Amino acid sequence: MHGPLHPTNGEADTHYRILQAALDEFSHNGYKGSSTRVIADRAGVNEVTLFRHFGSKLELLRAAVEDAVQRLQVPSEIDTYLSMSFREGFGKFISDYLMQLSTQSDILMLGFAESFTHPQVAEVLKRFMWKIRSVLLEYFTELHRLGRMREADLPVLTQMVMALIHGTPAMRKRAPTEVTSDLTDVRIVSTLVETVVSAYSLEKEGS
Amino acid sequence: MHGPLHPTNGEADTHYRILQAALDEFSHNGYKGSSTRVIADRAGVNEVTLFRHFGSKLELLRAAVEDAVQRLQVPSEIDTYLSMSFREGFGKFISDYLMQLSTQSDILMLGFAESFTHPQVAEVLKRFMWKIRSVLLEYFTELHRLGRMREADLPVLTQMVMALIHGTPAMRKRAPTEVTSDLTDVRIVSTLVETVVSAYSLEKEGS
DNA sequence: CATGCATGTAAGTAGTCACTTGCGTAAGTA
DNA sequence: TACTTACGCAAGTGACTACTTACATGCATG
Repeated sequence: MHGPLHPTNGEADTHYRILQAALDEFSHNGYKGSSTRVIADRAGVNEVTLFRHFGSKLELLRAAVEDAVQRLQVPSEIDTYLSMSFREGFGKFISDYLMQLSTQSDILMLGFAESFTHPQVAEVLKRFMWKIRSVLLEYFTELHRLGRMREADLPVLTQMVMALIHGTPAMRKRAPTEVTSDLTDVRIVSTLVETVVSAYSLEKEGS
Repeated sequence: MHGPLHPTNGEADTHYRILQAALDEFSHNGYKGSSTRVIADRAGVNEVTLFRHFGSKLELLRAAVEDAVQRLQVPSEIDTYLSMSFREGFGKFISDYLMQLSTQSDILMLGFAESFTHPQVAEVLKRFMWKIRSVLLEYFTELHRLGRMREADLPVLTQMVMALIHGTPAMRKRAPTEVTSDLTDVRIVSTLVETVVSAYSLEKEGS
């Protein structure tokens, strides 16, 4: 109908530039707060071109979120983490995940905010979170099976860890300086790791 | 200028009804997504009356958020929590806090979402979170001073706990059934309590 | 050269938005 | 009765919105 295929032109990046501009605008001003006019301007493109590529504003949002999520690389090989100590492996998992989140935190927060009114966007994000959840749960399960971790309600623990990870960048955005003060994410992450390790590890300490 | 004082009429609840409707609309559809027309309708009031009371849509938002936050009661007497065991006291604190949050979670999530573009709204929320943070930090500090809690980076630990509490309802909203499955907030909270207690308590177990 | 394709330009449509103005009315107060 | 206050109603204003239509341009491939 309004094909995103431009095989003729070497300048196929028009599509991508619009996506990028949409991501920017949407994540800063929300869906209703962004106008196709401004998005097109920021992409250095005529507004008509935007509609030729995406058909509607809503479809543009969906495409932008999908594109962002697709660029996220979820840690999937738990062997890497299992080969380290509980502290090191878990810490690496968390920071790997958090780093992914922070690179795309704008669009994720947008998606979350809009997911209530736009289920199609919510669907994209749900898939992403489910993927991470299953990997983390598998990691915990394996640790426990190997006798390196105490008995615990692993699904709930997994959920808790994810809530914390998602709550961290959200809170930072919300209360930038005063509440967060100089507490960087790094310190929060290391505290989380220490807490979980101290509570559940069955490994003996000391390298 | 456009006074909210109606001393003459016993029906001073017009003001309140508009606030309530605004809260409803804003928290469901966001600021830009809500129209003064609909808000007035839901309040059973003419749109003109809305402007006579609040002057502008933005001022209405500010008033609604402020009103909601004002109704939140922050746990302030840490003695109650200190008189219990670590597990019981901390658990009570968390569930007290979470309960407050959940009663007003709609407006809080709205405020968070809009705080980026509306600093006046952000200010209101920042004050609320700062209050809770200081109480929790004081609770931890006192526990530690009493030798009932291990050495730890208490400000960061406080921050972590708050991030988790705020992340929990947010995640529930975002990924309703699938990711959350049947894991209620209650179970997550109790897992948080168990984890923190297990990691930091110096009290002996058993009643 | 001719065809097709991606884009630009100009103009317009139908709707919504926050917000205003002017006037009428009911009720309470002096 | 005279005045004030709170509200409803009708109408309108100017700006902005997503989205469309019609036409022109330049570039690449056949």
